[in-house]
This record gives sequence, C-alpha cells and structure tokens, in this order.
Amino acid sequence: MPATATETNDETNPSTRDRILDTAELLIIEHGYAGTSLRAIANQADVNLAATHYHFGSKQGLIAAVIHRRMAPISAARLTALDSLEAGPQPLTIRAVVKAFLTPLYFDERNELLAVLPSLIGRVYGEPESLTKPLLEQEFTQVAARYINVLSTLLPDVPTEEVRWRFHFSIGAMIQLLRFHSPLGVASSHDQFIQGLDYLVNYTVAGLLQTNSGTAV
Amino acid sequence: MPATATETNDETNPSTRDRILDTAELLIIEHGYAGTSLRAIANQADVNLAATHYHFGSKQGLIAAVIHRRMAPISAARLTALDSLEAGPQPLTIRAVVKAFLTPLYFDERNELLAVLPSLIGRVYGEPESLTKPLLEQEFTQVAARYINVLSTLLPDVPTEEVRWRFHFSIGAMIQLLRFHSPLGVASSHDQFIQGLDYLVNYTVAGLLQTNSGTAV
DNA sequence: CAAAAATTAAAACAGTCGTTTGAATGAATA
DNA sequence: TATTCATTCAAACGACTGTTTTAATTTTTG
Repeated sequence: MPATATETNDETNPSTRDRILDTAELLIIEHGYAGTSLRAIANQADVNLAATHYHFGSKQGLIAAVIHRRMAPISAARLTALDSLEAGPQPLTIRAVVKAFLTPLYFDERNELLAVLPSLIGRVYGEPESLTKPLLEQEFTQVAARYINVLSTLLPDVPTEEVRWRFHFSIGAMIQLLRFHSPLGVASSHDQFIQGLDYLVNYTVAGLLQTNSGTAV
Repeated sequence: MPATATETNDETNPSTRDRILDTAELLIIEHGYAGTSLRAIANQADVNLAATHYHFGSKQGLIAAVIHRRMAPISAARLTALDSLEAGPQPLTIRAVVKAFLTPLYFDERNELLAVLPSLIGRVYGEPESLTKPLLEQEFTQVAARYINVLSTLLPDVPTEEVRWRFHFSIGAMIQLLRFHSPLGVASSHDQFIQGLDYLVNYTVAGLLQTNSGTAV
C-alpha cells in the first residue's frame, strides 16, 4: 500500500505518483474522463499500468486526486484573499471581490500565469454531474457561500437569492474563458487571453452590479 | 442502407430511428458521449444493436444526428427572430436581441417550455472540443456572427472585438443555466427555473451594456 | 401476386476497458 | 548484513467496446 498517498508528498520524489497525476491531467483536459484510459495514462507517463491502481486505488480515485491537487490551493487562496480584503483599510468593492475569486484560477502565489490549471477546471466542469458533483461540491460549496455572503453585503438592495443567481452566471462566464481561451473568430494568443481576463472582470462586475444608466434596455 | 437518413423523416414512422435518437439523447445528457455505449442505447430503446450502425453509420454519426436534430431548429429560429426584430417598427434593444438568442433554447414554436433540449446543449457544450467542434462550429458560427454584428451596431462605442468577448461571456452564463437549472443551494423547481431565465436576461444585458452608474466599481 | 428494396435480427470480430494477482525489485530499518 | 516494507513489473482476468457480417424479415414496388 502507498504511504497515505494524499498527504505524504515527499519533496525529493517527483516520480511515479506525480508523473501519473501530471499526464492524467493533460489527457483528461484533452479527451475527458471517460475518454481517457488508464493505459493511455500509464504509457504516456512511462509507468506500469498497475501503478495507477497502486497509488490511487481506482480510476475514480485518480481523477479525485487530480482535481483535489488543483482545487485545494485555489479554495484556500480564495478564502485568504477575501480575508485580507476584509481586514484591509479600503472599503470592499465588487470588483475586488471578483478579482479575489478569479485570480487564484489564473495565477499562482508568485503571480505567474498558470498553464494547465484553467483548462483542467474548465474541462472537469463540463463532465457529467454524476462524476463531478461529489468531487467539486464538497470543496466549492463553502467557498461559494462565503463569496455570496460578501456580495450580498455589497448589494444590500438585492435579495440574497438573486445574488446567488448572479454569482451563478458569473461562474458560467468564467468557465467560458477557462474552456475557450478566446471567443469564436478571435485568435487565441497569450496577450489575447490576458485581455480577455480583463474583459471578464468588467463583464461579471457589470452583471453582478446591474446598475444601468437609466436607458430603457 | 437507409434512405437518405437525415432528410426522409416520415411523419407516420416514429419508430426505430427516432427511438434511437431519443434515448441516445437522454443517455448522453446523463453520462456524456464517451460514457454512453451503443449497446446501452440499443437496449433502452428496444432496438437491435446493429440498427444504430444501419441508421447512423457510426457512433460519431449518431451523436452528429442527435445534435443536428436539435440545433438546426434553434439556429433557424434565432435567425428569423432577428429578422422580424429588424423588420419590426420598434427600435432594436439589447434586451430584445438577448431574448431572440435565448428563447429558442427554452421554448418551442408554440411557446411551450422545452424539456430535454437545454440539458442536451449544456452537456454537449461540455464535451471535449475534439468531438464537439466539428459538429457545433459549422452551424453556430454563422448565427453568432450575425448576432455580434447586431450587438455591435447597438454598442457603437465598443470595439467589435470587445463585443465579441462580451457575447462570449454571455454564452457562458447561458450554458450555466442550461447545465445547472439552479445555483448551488437553491432548490431546482420549475418556477425557480423560469425565474432564473429572467435573471439570466438581466445579467447578460447588464454585462453586454456595461454602463454602470458612475460609482467607482 | 411476385420481385426488389429496405429494415431488422443474431452472432461474432478484434480490441480495449478497469481491475487483480503474484512475483521481482528497490529502499529503509533493526 | 539480514529483514521488513514499499514499490514496480509482467501477465492475465472477465467484461465491455464499436463495428461487421450474414441471414431472416418486413415493406415497397412493378
């Protein structure tokens, strides 16, 4: 048996287990969960097939580890970002909250742009709920509740339930950028993506706030 | 060989071919494309396994037919809705354009709420691009281009590329409602869903327009 | 009614799937 | 050094995959 797989992550050993996780991640991004076989993972990771079961117990266990490895830091960063915002001197703004929620998806703690993570989250979000729900909901529900609470205080005139919906749609817009790095007909370059990130913030802020300038829309 | 399968759709024969399409649709919604086997479809449709290949040639051909059957009327309705809006007496509004784009997803020509269609579109959108792209892009690109053009005339001060992004995000918000009929923590009832549809229109209109009331957001 | 075409049926094809087994290694401990 | 433990390996398990083939059946046509 592996030594409490999820916890013991020896710095000195970037081998089998991590190699499986890395290539599983890439293949799942490209072909989805059901479309990715353990043999394909083992081959591309230069690892024996049985190693996947040895380290993760089952295919379900493997994808659970793949997701958890990426989601855990994101959830933590999202909460601490909100903490420091609330502790800070400036008054809270919706824009700041949106950025606090969004930034951990795209940048690591050294503010460097993340490569595969966004694609993974986008892909996993698209998987059938029966697979995804037990893996995502547990971690995500708490974070979402916290953000909805904060947004509600910033939108005192909007019923909480409607805030929940607006947040729901904002997640949809974010997922859209995670999955397709640029809209149809726009070349997908690095700079385009960064600009899209900016547009995404503006879009979700407007959607969350919804204070149109009186024109009959 | 089947008699030009896609075209010849005898009104009098709601049998094999349609039964395959119907149950394939339901199973794909629940388990995704790769997660649905032709045998599972054949069994649940009370149809011989070989019938799937006889009528659709291959599994790819089957999902192509499943998607096309639903998307074709949507694309057509979206275009004619825009036509009659432009021919109408009233000036175009973003809200009207959004509704023209959104309504065919949820209501048929008799204004009755569609059941499985939204879930199918949401699910297919989540599939790996390698499968989805050739099936969706062909039909959708033209419709999207038309809508982006109209939106651009309604937003003369916004660069077309940014309009494209805003439309991109709007699609994401729509997909979110297609996939999850209610946000986390909100009970998913019929009435909730209808209300969510209203909120979705408001949200996307605000995101497309982005004329916030001067407050430093 | 007879001939032709379209459709359905049963069975097998060659692979691939996730999972398990048991022996061969490697590293750590005593 | 000897021994225990963790890890890797090759091989096979039964079940399931999309697809093809061949024959039986139904439906349409002349």
